[in-house]
Amino acid sequence: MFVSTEGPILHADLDAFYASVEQRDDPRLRGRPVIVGGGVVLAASYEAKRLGVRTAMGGAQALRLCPHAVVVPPRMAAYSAASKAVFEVFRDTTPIVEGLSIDEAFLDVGGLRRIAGSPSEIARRLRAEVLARVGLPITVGVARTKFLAKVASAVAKPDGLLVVPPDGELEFLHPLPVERLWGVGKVTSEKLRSRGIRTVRQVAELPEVDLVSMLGRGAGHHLHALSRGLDPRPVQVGRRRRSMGSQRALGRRRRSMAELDELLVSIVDRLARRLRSASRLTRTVVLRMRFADFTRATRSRTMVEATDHTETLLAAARKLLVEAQSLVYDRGLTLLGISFSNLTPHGSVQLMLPFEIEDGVAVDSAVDGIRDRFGSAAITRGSLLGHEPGMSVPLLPD
DNA sequence: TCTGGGGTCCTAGGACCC
DNA sequence: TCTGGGGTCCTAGGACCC
Repeated sequence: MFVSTEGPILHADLDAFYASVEQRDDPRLRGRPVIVGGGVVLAASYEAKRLGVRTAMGGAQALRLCPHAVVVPPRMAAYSAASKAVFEVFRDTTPIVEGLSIDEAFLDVGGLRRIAGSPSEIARRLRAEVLARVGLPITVGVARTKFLAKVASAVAKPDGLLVVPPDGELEFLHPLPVERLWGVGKVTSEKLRSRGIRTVRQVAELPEVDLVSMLGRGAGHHLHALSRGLDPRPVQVGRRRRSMGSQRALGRRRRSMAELDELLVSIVDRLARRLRSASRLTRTVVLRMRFADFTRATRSRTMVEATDHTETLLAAARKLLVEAQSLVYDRGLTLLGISFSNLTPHGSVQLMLPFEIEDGVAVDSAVDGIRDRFGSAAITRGSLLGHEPGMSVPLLPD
């Protein structure tokens, strides 16, 4: 895995991505409020956002706020093609690109100054290129760290460019509301606000121990650092996905076990195809449920051997669903999903083990031997249990 | 107001091992 | 017979992001 030099970093974020693609492809939609989605708003154009429409809002509410909106069904294939084209522009700018989602990425432009000019010149050119080559507006934030670049682009939206100079970081950051901190959502923001903490400056003035006792070790430490402009995370190229899932909302109508099973079959089948076309194997199957009262539950099982075999995965998924049957009926299932985690590359080694893998000692020495040869993350005890000499064993990504 | 679908990361307890 | 400290893995839940 390649990591960055040492910045500066660009955060490039397409504006109202799905809605902008719709407006690009249909001139009649330009200048008008556009909502992509149906039951729920997947994206809203800035004309609609101005009237209060937000992503993830219920469709009915959105139309009350914005009765003249044009509602269009999503065209995922078009968005994915547009995303590919934009990422090509990113990679023509610098090889160090870390995609965050379909519509945003970090770019490390450190070391490009001599050949490509200052970071703000690079950012200006990037915006112009995306508009010229793909026809979409994009906002770019420029800063010394990932976090500051991301905040900068959020502040500059839509269709903007904002550079945070290294000597103006805290001046820029501290007056902002705590919700601007990456990782502060509804719950954390309420915890902070209930203690009178409303700005990033107030977070920065708090001792780290106070934040940790309020929010937990990870979140407390993270926020403490971010509020002081500290963020050592490098831009990483070639990160692999760690899980892959699919889910479907069911509405409130009760479903029979037979109906649920039919749904499960189609979800697992589709997911297993995705797994194979990505050349990955999975070792953990997770059943995801949501209930009438909007609570959630998951049930999971980790297998000894990684697989991409539909029948094996379906059998595991079915077992989980049967085990969760009483939950399904008592609480009223409103969403069913499956996800695969513990993904491994499609590849395995032929192991020549000199002993039966039965007792713990033999397993551990085998694990040690494999790790010595293939790296520390190459294998786990679980993936070796039950294997015999000469069998193929899947390796984990390094 | 009544909530989709795709992800990431963190925490915490228990089992198991040295 | 009872005991400690450290580590990994699995399971479940939760916060957050786009």
